[in-house]
Amino acid sequence: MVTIRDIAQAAGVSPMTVSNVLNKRPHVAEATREKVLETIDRLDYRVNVAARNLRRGRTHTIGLAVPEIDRPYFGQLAAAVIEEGARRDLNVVVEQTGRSRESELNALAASRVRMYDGLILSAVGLGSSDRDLLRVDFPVVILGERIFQGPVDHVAMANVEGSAAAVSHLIARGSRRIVAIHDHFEGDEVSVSSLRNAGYRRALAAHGIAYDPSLVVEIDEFTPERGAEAIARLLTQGMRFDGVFCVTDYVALGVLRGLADAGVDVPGDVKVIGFDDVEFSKYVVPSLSSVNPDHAFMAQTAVELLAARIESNDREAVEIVSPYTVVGRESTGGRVWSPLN
Amino acid sequence: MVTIRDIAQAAGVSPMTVSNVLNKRPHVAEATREKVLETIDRLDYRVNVAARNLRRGRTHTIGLAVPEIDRPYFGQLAAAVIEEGARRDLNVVVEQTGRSRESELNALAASRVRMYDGLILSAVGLGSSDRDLLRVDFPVVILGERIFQGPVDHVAMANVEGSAAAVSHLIARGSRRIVAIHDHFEGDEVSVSSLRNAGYRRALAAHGIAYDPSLVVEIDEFTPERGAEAIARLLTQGMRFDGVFCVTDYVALGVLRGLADAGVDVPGDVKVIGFDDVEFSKYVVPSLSSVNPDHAFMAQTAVELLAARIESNDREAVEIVSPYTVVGRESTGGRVWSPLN
DNA sequence: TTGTAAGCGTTATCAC
DNA sequence: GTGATAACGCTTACAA
Repeated sequence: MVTIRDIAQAAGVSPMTVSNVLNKRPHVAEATREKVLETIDRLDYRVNVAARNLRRGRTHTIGLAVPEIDRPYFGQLAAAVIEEGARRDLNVVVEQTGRSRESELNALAASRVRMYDGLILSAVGLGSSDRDLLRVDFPVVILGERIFQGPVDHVAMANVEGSAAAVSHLIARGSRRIVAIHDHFEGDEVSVSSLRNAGYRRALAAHGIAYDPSLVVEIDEFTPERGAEAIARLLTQGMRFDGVFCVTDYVALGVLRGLADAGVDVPGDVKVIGFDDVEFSKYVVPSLSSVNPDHAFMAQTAVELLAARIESNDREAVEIVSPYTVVGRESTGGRVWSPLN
Repeated sequence: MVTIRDIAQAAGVSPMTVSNVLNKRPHVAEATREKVLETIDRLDYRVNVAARNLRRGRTHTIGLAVPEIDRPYFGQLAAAVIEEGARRDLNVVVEQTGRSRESELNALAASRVRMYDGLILSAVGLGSSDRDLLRVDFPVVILGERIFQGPVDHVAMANVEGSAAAVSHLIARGSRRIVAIHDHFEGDEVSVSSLRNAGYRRALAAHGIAYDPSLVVEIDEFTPERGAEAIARLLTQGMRFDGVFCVTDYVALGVLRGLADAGVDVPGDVKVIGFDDVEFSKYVVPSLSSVNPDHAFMAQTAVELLAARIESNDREAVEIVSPYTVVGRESTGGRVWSPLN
């Protein structure tokens, strides 16, 4: 392995001068600089990042912990985080927590042990009762859900407002008996589903529609499969409904499938809206209405907050809520997307 | 920052003993071990990974370079690679190359500079003419396409065979005028599209169907949007066809959309098959037939080869081809998927 | 079973 | 403008 000393020796200078050239520091004579660069090139030298990291006390690497990178929403989020990281010269190590509380805590604990300068944690398993566990002496940004008024920076979605807007959109399009598909949540526990359900209730109330608990369906995983099963179950039970609000687009994909299987026309008989506005939603048939939480904004803000926190830790924790928009498509009777316009 | 020396001092032992405890080495008296562990716990010590990396000459981190992590296929691949890496105590840094040849070469060059023990490169932009550039002195595994008979380990898809099987499947279901949607490729250049087109031609030939170049459509990006546009263009031109073979499922998603927009019945009027068998294909309406290249096998094999290559570099380069299966669904008149069975 | 010494490759400091 | 020295925190080799 070629080291900085080899270069120094071959170029007839000191290691320090080589280092100065490598780090583009001023006060290096042009002739020296060129000689060193030429030698570096000739001997095919590469800096040893481990040594540099040790000396500098920075790894220029951040962790990104998501439940599963192969779910469309987290894929899009990761893409944006990696891109923003690259812009700031930060490598991104992706960890998968499988949406369990334990592995999220684990990611948090391990990241200090590991090589990261900081961690972006897309938490879905952690609840507000875990708030104190976040009081870590390590740069962390929580991403995604408005779960914590914790001691740590937080980029949140407007879950309540976005969901209320989605349900209002259904109501405006004529739905009155609206099914909500969530995962399980306990009364006061703050979670994605509890927040989105709060938005659902708020929209119903605002339009004078009574809340009917039998229309709220629980699934145990945010997958299309569970969405399709939930719909099949409702239809088998003979439940009447004319709208469906799904906790995520991925679940909505299965809901559309389940409705199609049963010969239910969307949006004629039932209107459907999701949350996240992932890429495929624009193309499925019928195209899926959704709430767009501005992934790029969230990713950029998260990386920015983390980078700042890495620089200095003397700032109060902030919470930034991403803007959202409701995107109406065919599944709520919206305009047809066409490849030709 | 608490170091191994602080622990040693506080526990009244030498740094070496602490290190031995940390690395679970034998020949440490139980009493000593416990005293050290207690001190580590009390002072909240964490190993400095940068120092360990420097000393050991290993980072336990590998790079994974994919075009875009938010495309379903690469998301699934990355998920499997990260999972397999975790099993072997390897962190995975994800880089996005945006499918350009330059950034793929760049990932290759940078990985030596960086902190990785090795690199898994999901190459789509590199061609066989770049083969010599892969002759790097660094553990690399190429993943995905059978582009190189190069000097480097390679986990490939059965592109030709898989595509031929897909097209044969269309033919068996009654298609005769089969559109193929690819991206641009030059005569002999080996690329995803050229290989999959070779499979297309092989299947036609095997069934005595003449190859009609006007049925082969080029798109410039593997996105649903381009797929939908391509179909819209064909229909506008009055082109007659009864089958579509798409280079990827993601493109096929747009093709289904384009056909639906034009009121073409799938599979009644036109049958459609994709490649990759990504997660959403099972749920779209109609569900999408595809070629499943066993993502898990590919990811596991790639990590395994890379891990072995990191251990010792004295093995010949191998090429391993992933098994594949054709999955028939509604888009080729196959069985209807239902959430209830 | 435990400790000592040396060094991994880089860079901060300060002297020249 | 350049270089000697020491140190970042850990582990290998060897001595006790």
